[in-house]
Amino acid sequence: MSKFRSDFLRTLNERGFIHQISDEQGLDELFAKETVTAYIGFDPTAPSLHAGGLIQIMMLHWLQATGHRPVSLMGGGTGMVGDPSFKDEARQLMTVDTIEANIASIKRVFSNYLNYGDGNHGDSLRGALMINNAEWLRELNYLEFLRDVGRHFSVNRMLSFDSVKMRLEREQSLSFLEFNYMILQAYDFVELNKRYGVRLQMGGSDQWGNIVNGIDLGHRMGTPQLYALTSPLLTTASGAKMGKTLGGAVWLNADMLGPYEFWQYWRNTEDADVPRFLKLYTTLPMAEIARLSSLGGAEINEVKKILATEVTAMLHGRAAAEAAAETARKTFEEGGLSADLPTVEVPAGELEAGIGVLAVFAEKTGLVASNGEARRQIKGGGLKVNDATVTDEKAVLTARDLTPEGVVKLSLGKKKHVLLRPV
RNA sequence: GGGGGAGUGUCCCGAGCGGCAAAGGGGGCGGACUGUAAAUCCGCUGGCUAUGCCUUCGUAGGUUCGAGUCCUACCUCCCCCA
Repeated sequence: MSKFRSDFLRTLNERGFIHQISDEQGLDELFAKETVTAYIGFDPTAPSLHAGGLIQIMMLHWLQATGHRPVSLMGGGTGMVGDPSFKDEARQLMTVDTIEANIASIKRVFSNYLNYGDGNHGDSLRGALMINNAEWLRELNYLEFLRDVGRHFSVNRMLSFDSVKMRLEREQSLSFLEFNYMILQAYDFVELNKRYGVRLQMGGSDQWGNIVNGIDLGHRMGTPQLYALTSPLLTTASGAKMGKTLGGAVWLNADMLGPYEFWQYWRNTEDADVPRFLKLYTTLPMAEIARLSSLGGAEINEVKKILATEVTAMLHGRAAAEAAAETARKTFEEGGLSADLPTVEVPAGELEAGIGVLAVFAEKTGLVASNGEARRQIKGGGLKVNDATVTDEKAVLTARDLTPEGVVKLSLGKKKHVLLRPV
């Protein structure tokens, strides 16, 4: 029933990664015939990618798993400009230092999903590549670039793209700097083809315009036929943007979001999203996913745990994933406490002297943003100490509140728990 | 260069006759119901050493007992004319 011959496209298709392809047949044939090098660009706007970017990483993963060569392109050059696509205002400009630091930090995640072969620049056809477009973009000569590349672009046409229309229609300014972003991205595609034989660029559906621009530029500059493949825009079943929850973004870097919290994010998936997420974010065989997806009712909770553990295992390793699952089991199913919950340390003397509840929740653990917020949560019955609801905002915690394990368990709502440990 | 319009609670949108901690949404957080789900209902959604004090409506001044609201200059953006 699959319309694709190549392993790669068939896999992507059945797992729901495909939103749009520029030339389905041509690309399918290419994949069936030879080892293809394809890339996805990542902008270094933060020190870590978040869950929203995971789908792109998974596409690269499958690319390699089906025998092709993935390239992750870091936007060290384009990051200096900022992609205006579908944004309603300009981003803050980042300094070169910030960009470089972000790239260094983002890079750490990729090796969990891709095999880079021998060196950091594994040039074997099997090894994934990590490339920074600053390599060629930063040394461009403006006039030469305008004459060689700029002449191929029609402003009339660029203005017609949906990605910039929103800006224009909302009467927000679109600076010339940002307007150039799509030209640089198009140029990247062509440059990657020349340097590494890249034939395909993938990305989120919001990147379609930018990618197609690269294909056009390739035509004009004499590259072989290039291709575009985009993934659907990620929202949860109830329409929320992917990758944000429980107070903040779902970062992939462990130093920004621990495995336990990452696991929790997936555990809390909405019922309606479970089958889709299993296909997109795990590497479980399709038959197994079909079986899991047929479960309903209470059983779906077990499936969610499998989902959470699988996704976490890919990112943080199997051991960390299972530890997270175990921590969750103890915390939620036994109502007990696990030493692996996120922990905050306080000097033992301070606890001896007594710490006000407000200070504990707001300043020590940061579970709530301010004393005022803590007060409100107490009124609403949202704060707990050792599973007992806090009713008095003047209450003081002392060494007597320590559990037999030598900690104090602090909770906000039913899901967020932090341990306070004297040292 | 000339003329007209806009900037509001630092998540977003958005009302706001000179008495305003500032309507209403969305989002977020908490509670109830559940299955750590969704839907629904309820509460909260500037800070603090708290019956009071402080900081907020593009920026800086001014008028006034009192300014988001009036005046001046500046900044940013949009539209029309050149």
